[in-house]
Amino acid sequence: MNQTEQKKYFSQHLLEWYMQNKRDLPWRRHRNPYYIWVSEIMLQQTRVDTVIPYFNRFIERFPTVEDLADAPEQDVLKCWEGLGYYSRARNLQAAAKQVKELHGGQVPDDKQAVFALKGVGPYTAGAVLSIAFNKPEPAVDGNVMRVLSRYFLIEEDIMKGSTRSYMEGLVALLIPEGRASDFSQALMELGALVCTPKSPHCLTCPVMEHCAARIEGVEESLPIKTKAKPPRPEYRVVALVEGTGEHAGKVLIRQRPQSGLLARMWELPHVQVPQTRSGRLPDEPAMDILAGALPEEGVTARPEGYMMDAEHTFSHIHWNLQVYRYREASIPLAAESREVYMLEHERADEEASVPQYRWIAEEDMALYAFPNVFLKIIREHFKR
DNA sequence: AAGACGGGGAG
DNA sequence: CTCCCAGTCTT
Repeated sequence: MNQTEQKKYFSQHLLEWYMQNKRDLPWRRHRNPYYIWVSEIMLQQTRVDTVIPYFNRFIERFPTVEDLADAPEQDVLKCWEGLGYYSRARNLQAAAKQVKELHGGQVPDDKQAVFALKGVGPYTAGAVLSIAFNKPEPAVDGNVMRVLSRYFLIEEDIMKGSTRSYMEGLVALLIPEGRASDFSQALMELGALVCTPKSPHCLTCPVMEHCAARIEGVEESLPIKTKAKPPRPEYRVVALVEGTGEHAGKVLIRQRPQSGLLARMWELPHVQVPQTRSGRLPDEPAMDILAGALPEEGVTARPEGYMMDAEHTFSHIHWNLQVYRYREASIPLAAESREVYMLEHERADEEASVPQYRWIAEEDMALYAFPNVFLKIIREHFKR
């Protein structure tokens, strides 16, 4: 069998397999470009099973591009809470505004326009164009690179941009005439269900007969991929401040900065502390450092004692959190004067802006988007 | 080209 | 526990 025959065999058998085995997924029930687009953004670095409930809630809350464009950003972040990579949500809404303003609310179907949308790179552009509009554009994600690297025994590092470009050229040759939508999905479906990263299910694979890696017995060692650096540890001391007086029963939260890690999400006040030789900072100095930092949040508070430890791993940082209970000791006048100041000076775009903070009751948690690690701590508090 | 950017699942 | 997953934006 020559190269051309190997390719034809692959496309035909893969497509037949897909038509028999495709999963019933919420975004596959209609060919709505907005649904396809939202699902593809959510599916970046995220498994299908995780995405499904988020997708359903998101579409229920923002049924159209225009609903998304017009929503408060905090509502969008709240819908994304727990999904991670929150710039995806912020970029998706920014892109919805682009689609509303520039394209009358219709997701564009030409390459330049789709690629120009915020948060849409080569993969997502290809996915939207092929899946939603049946255009013969390659959509090369990790699944596709794994499948192709095995079937064609490609030993280039898939972390290199040049490898992805090569794969795009290959996929373009494989797309059957008029079947771009099904073929794009078939390729990724095979990677997700059969040609899995570890112990691939070769015996049920529709193209195993001519899979070069299986024939050579090297399917488990492909694709070739450079390993990521381990996350660097950071130690942080966190305050769970319980309010008194008019804030009785409430907890102090603050909003993160406009950009960077977890941008514009809400969290408990905390400070980074130097790593000691033993790792953990002892409780007394930890509580004191934090008590000294809290006045900058506009409150004075008395330390009450240790509450819990928590850990959270990002792709590049590992947070070790020591959480302490505090009790509000005075009315935060600084807070009110700061709000007046903010109102008087329309300084929304000032970079060194003072963090927003707020007292919230348990039921107010529905109004603010928190990273999972703080959600866990705050729920633990209100459970008490 | 390299680093920033979350969170969950499998073994 | 450890290992694995891997798109886009920024620098």
